[in-house]
Amino acid sequence: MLETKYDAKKVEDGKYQKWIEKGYFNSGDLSKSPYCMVIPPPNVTGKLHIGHTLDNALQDSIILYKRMRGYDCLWLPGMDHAGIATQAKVDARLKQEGISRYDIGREAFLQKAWEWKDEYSNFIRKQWAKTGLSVDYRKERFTLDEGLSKAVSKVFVDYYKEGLIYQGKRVINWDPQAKTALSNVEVIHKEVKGKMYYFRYKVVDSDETFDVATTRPETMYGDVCVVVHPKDEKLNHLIGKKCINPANGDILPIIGDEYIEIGFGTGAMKCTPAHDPNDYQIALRHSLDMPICMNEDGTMNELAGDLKGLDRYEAREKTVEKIKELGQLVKIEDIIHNVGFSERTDVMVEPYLSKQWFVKMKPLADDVLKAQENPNTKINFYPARFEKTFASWLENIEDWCISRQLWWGHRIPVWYHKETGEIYCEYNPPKDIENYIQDEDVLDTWFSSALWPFTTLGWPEETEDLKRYYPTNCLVTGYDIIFFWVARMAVSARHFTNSVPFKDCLIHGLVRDEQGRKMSKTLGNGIDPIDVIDKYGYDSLRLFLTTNATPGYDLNYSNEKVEASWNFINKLWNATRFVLMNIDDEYKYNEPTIDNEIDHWIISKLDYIIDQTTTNLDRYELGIAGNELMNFIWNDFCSSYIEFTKATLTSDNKEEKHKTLNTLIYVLDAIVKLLHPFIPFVTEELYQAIHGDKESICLASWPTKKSFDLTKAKQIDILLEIIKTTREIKTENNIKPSKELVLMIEGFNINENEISILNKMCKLNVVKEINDETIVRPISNGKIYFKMSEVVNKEEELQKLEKELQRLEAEIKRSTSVLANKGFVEKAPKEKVEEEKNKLINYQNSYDTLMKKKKEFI
RNA sequence: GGAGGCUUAGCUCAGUUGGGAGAGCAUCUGCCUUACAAGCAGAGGGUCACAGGUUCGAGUCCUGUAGCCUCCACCA
Repeated sequence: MLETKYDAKKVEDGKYQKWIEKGYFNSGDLSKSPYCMVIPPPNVTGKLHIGHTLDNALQDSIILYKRMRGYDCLWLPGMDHAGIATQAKVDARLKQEGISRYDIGREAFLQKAWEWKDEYSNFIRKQWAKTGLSVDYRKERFTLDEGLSKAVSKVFVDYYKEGLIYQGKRVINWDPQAKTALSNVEVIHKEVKGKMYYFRYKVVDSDETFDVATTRPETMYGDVCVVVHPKDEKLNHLIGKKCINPANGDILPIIGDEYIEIGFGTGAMKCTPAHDPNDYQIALRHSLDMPICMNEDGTMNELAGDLKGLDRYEAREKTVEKIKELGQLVKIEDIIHNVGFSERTDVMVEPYLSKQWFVKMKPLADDVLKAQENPNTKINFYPARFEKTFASWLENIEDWCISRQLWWGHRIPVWYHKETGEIYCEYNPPKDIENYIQDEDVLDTWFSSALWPFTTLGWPEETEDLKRYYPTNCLVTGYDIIFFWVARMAVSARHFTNSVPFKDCLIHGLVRDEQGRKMSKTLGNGIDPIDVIDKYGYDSLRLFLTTNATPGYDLNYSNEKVEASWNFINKLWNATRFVLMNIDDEYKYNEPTIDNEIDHWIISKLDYIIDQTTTNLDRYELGIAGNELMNFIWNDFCSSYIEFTKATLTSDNKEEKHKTLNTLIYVLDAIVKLLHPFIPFVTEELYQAIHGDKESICLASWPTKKSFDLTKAKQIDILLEIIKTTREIKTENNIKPSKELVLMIEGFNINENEISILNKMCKLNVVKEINDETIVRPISNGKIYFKMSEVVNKEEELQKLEKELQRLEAEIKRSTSVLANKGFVEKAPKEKVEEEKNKLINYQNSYDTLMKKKKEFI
């Protein structure tokens, strides 16, 4: 027998281990149709946050549902090596030991990184276990696996040979802390307070001066010229002359270039080709030098003269001071401007000229855009509006800087000949390797993630898994990584597998805190899923997440709502407990025969909810599905049906009682199965409690409809109307619920069982006739009468009658005018017109009934 | 500058193809009724931001306005 309260801890402990041992989540049943998802691989940098919990809960719900629908499901787990992030963590750990990675060298560092990976991947697996992920661990992959690494090399080499990867000197985004290049998407632009410095420049061999503004005076040591617009009438006479760089006294040419906007700022711009992408373009056009004035760590180099070695910010201050002393500081303005920060280290990104590897994205992106135009070759986003986001990024795509100056990652498969410098790019190292040096750099983490859906299935080998499960069916991820990941998967999948990587892509939002703020370390407002699980259990958290998240939108965490989810589970628990405690020794379950109105009623409601849940889950609308399901269970099943059954369950008629139990168990079984994708642990517990002889709900299949004739259920809706009306009357008139009222029914018949139900539900004594003054309440298809003296006094009742008559009059007027509208009668669907006609008849009947009563009173 | 989104009950938010607005929490009233007081029964509370339009009919579709949010790009 179940305990009186739902205890999540007792329910959840040990179940997952059993599921895994039994292999319920293993894929490979060839008799079924395949269904596949790959997990967005978490970084091996730390523990999972509540965003992962949401992402995983959605996926697990979908997979559990599909498994019950009879698919051979492969949910493939794995993790990401997370280049910069992990390397930073390992660096920090080494620092605690008082050493740096340079002290121990590349090989030893990688050894340490692998140790880190083993440690944290175990940690992540433990968290997965706590949240019951129904993944197939036999297929688990890691982005630095041998297989995936080979695939990465192949992709690089193939791209290179096709001319889609090239090496070039460019101004890229440089992270001075991680000391590596970044791609554009790894730069977060933030509005920050800053200063605009205006300096006075002297023209050589002239008394003339002009002003130049900059936000980054420290870059002046890398300036090569000053630029004005050729058509700028105020300044273009300076073109061809020279001026003096106030920071270091260098003589700089003044050139003309149309990049400058006339009238913007001072009209003259300093040009630092190695530290600004636009300046770089100007320098290219004018064949200018591109001197670099900073080191890799953001300190100044020898070009800065005596400022050499200073940090870029210190150098900025010092430079301004120096110019001020020269009397050439015009003014300093406080401004708010956008500055790029490294997504990983949060330090200000430095535009930096360096030699890097790039992927030529344009042709690749065009292939995807073309495929998106065809319904058969496109990725379907849920919600669909993300297709626009996705497409517009691909339309405006720039080349992807893929080389990273790190050690932890896939080493670039390029070797340089020691003497000739000739590039060797092949799947395998050159045979005479002693004559070559391998490129020091590794690839962007996202380069390997971009291949995840097919490399995890064995690509480039033509494996059975790849043939069977690819393209995958669905990918679930947050809108924040559409550019990082989704778009790049689409690109590489299109190019290398000529296919979508996944047919559907379900996008969710961020989990925010209760006030709707983004969770952040600095605010300390993060919700640790483990804390929530310890308090309420995973099922409650998961039910909250899956039924409160609307696709594509952010979700505010709410303790209250997690509690509400717990309450629901407790309700379900107790409903099951109620059913089970009514089972006696002689009872044995049989398929219900359903020969009465009450059973028809609940079965018809169940049929409807099976339909609704199924369609909504197919559309990834877990919230709608879950909420409808919960309402059905709480209201129809618990509040109505279970209460109805109490009449027969407490009677002495064993046969009737057992028949009722059959229906109860039948419905409960369906409910538990429908809920299984939402709350896997407790449904397993209840399923076994209900059946006793069944191995696991993991082997159960999705409920199907009975599809009975539903007209018989109508009677119960009327019964519910009577119950509700009676309760209203009692509450309104301060009559104790336990006091029995006398009721007369006119217009339809009810049977003995229903009479006893009415008595049970709201203490009613149904009689044939009342020989006393009565009040009347119209209900569908009839009227009910209460003995007035027991209920209310005449004056009050008259007032109520008056009010109700007014309301009905208004309704009749409205309904009549709708039906008099030719347009409505002719154009609206027949059912709607019919519905409106019925309404009018009901209103009219009620009106007549009440009017008659009123006359009696007066 | 470009794109997208939001505005619905006191609060947080749902509302699939257009056919008379819902949930959770909060509030008020009454209940230990043989599952559940973390519960039960009832009640109150919304010109669905505003203004137009399409339609027989608009929270839902279109246009505009206001406020807020997000993403992308970015000029020294």
